[in-house]
Amino acid sequence: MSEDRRSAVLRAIVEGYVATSEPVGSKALAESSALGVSPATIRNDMASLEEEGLIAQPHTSAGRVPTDAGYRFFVDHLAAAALQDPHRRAIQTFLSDAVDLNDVVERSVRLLSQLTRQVAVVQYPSVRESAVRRVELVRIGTEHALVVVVSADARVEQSTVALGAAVPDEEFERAARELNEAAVGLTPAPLQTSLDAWAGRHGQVAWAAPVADAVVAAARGGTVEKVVFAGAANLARAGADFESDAIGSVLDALEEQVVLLRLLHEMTHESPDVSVRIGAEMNNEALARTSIIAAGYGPGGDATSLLGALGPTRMDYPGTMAAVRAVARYLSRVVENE
Amino acid sequence: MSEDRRSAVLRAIVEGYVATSEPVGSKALAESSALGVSPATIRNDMASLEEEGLIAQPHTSAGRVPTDAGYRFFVDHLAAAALQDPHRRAIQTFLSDAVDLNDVVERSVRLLSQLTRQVAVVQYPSVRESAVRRVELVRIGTEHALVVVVSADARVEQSTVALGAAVPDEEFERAARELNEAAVGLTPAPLQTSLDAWAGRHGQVAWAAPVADAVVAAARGGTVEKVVFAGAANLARAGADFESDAIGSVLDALEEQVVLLRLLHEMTHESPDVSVRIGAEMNNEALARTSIIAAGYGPGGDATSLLGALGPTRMDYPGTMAAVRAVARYLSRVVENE
DNA sequence: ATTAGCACTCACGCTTACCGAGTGCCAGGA
DNA sequence: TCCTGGCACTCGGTAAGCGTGAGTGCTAAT
Repeated sequence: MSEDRRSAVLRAIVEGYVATSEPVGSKALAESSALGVSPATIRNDMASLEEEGLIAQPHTSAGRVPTDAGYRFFVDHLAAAALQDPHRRAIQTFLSDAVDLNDVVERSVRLLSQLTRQVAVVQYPSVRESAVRRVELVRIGTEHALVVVVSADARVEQSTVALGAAVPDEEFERAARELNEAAVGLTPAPLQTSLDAWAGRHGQVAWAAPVADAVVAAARGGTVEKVVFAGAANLARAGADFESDAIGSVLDALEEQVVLLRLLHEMTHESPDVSVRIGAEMNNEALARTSIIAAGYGPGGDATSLLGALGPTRMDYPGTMAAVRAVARYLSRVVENE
Repeated sequence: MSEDRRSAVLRAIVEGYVATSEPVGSKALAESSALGVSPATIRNDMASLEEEGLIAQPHTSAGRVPTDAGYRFFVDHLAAAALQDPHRRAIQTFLSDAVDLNDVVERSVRLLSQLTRQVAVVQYPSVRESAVRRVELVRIGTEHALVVVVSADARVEQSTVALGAAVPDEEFERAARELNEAAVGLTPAPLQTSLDAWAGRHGQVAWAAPVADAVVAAARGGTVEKVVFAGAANLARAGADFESDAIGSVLDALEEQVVLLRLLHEMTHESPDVSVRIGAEMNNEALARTSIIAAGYGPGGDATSLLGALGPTRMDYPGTMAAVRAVARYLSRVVENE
């Protein structure tokens, strides 16, 4: 019983099941796939594959279905697919004429969800460091201020800080002016010291420190991690793979950004390339019947942000992996040039 | 055959069907509701209600179910519900400690989706007019510029304009300085004329006009209308009301912001209070089995923006209407104070 | 190690039958 | 004129019975 034929059988089972969504039996497999052996032989192989926990049968007189472990083996050892050419072109045209950062992210999710026919997830790029171009302080009510930082690389970050007390107008204006003098043109590292000094000079006013912190944080990059998704409809269309109740749970998990972000983080730390979580590996009740394929992206080859595709465990792994990888690469390049 | 008893029967049918999701029959209705008449009488009333097209029976030997027209009558003449007290408190606590505009909107959708157990939709407030506080021009690449406008009421708007050609640095800087001089402190009306004049003085450079337009547009209010939604999971949970395929179409329609926005607009022009679209009234294939309840909100009582809840036609209209109305009112107040 | 043969299992689809909720209609009563 | 009790009728839903066929595991032969 040769090792590679067993692999071939597993591969055929995975591919067959993914394609038809029906358990695949020994006979059909012997005919369709070019293994050149009889059904009986395949049955023997199946028996050992089942013993190893890679496949299972839903009920006695049905064909075999891959288990989570089976998909895992498939992904680790058997999956390989080139990106389809029309897809490559689609990525080019879709992303090339995006202008603004929001636009890029927005287009990316949509694109990825269309390419994979899954739910696509894209985290906003946690931007690289760059110099401050202008800081704007705007009052909100009496005790809050809006801090707007425009950076040299055309980002606009805003955040709100509590002043702690009412601040006289002229004091506020003067602080804003001096803050600009102290901040403009600096990258985060010197900015930190410069603003610490500034806050020190304004030691008498309690709100100087929080404002300084806000400016530095804004210059450093995004304040909150945020992730957008698209293509939720694809989940519903996967119909047979979920009972309709389960779809609800999955959607809940998606709206609960926290879960997703934690998961994505864990994943990109595991592998520099695309990485895959299958079914139970999600460690999440609601997502136990789904898989996610994720990749990091970012300027200069360091994967600072994340994107991915999520769908039923019965998904086209090679194709999805190729699409995710391609979009991640292309997005890296776009982010770099911005 | 008294007119008001027939209404009572319709009301009972609607309420019963909404509660149980099963067609309601004459017998059950005679027992549960306090009409004090026999099943036979109710059957007569049902017959005329059916003739008027307000109710229908799914098949011969089943109870009755409201039609779209039936729900419409119910909503127009029979619905009345006070906001539940715990709900009122929830609104207070949920929205009161929001700080930032994004935060407010985000909290609102979540809140509304929880209160109504439907998909909640909230449009970003199209802000009122206010004076320009500062205009920032930032280059992107060689032929684009980012226009950032900070307004006196603490909004930050950004948009990108094409310059049409490479612009020398010093020309760019000078334009930015003069642009600020021409714009700062002005509300949109005078801003328009001031910037037209400015663009005129810079008539020789082709990009002055588009930049001026961008600034005015930014000062006028949001550039793009944007709507966020939450609680998509509630759709899936409504299970029996949709075949799982239809859920997909609805989700698609939701991600397609355009459809939703047009719909919401039409609605708030119809009525100053909450307004309701039921089933076929949506004029949209994908949403034919859903209803939406929407209300406008905005500062000073003028409903400049929209929010609503969308769910299956078989929904709790009075409760949802109350929740939508309450959130809209409260949100108006919050927006006003910002 | 592979294969052919064979007995066995069991989900699925089809038909049949039954039940009961719900109806429409009619005739009698307030 | 309006309401009610009675009655025959319809028909969806469920359960039971049955045949079919795909798929299996095992054994013996190659």
